[in-house]
Amino acid sequence: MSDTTCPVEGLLKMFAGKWKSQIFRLSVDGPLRFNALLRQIEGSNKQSIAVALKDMEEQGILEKVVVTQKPLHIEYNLSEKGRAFVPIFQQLESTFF
Amino acid sequence: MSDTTCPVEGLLKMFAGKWKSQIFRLSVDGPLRFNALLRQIEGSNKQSIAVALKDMEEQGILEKVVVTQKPLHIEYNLSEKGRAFVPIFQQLESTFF
DNA sequence: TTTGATAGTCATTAATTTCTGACTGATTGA
DNA sequence: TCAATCAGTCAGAAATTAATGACTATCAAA
Repeated sequence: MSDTTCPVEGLLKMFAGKWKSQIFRLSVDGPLRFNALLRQIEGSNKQSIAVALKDMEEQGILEKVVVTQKPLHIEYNLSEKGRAFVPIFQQLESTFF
Repeated sequence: MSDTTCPVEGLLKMFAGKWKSQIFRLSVDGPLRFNALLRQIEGSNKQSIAVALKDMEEQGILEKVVVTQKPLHIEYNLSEKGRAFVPIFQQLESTFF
């Protein structure tokens, strides 16, 4: 859309959508897996979770890793950039909630 | 919806919608007026601005003031709570943008 | 070898959000 | 007194987002 590099707008765009904040919160506790997320986040669905994961990956919040070991699966890990949000959200929490 | 007092979810809910972040940013510079906003925020419309202002007022970010002087008009001012967001967004800006 | 799990995609439908245009009613300046 | 400005509301249409269900393809265990 427009150019304006507004931090509020930027943040809002990054975590926009119904499921991203929940996915983010879960990602802080450890790597995520697609089907596990689907079970953990009640009311969610494949399509939306898939889109949210792809978005967050493209924004560099999550990193998709194909684990080529043992049972061969895919993991989504919180990136450095993603981790940098944590203290800000903590400050937010202590200020408003 | 659910109970979970998640700061990300909370923030997102507070600034949800197409126009709230722009309204917020403008409110930092001084009091807002309905028709002026409509002109300043290009692409916006009465209905959406009215709803956004009402929401932000209910969330305690803005305060509606009827100025019973001279030309008699209505102002929306950034509240204490609203102002508390400013340093957080600044931190956000310096970290990510 | 059949079953179940993982990790998705795709097209369609449903739900939610936003926009448009018409209207209201008070105030103010010419 | 007439026109314009301000600050909205409301119903319906349009646009955007999210959900459903069917389908694909790989892997592993029984």
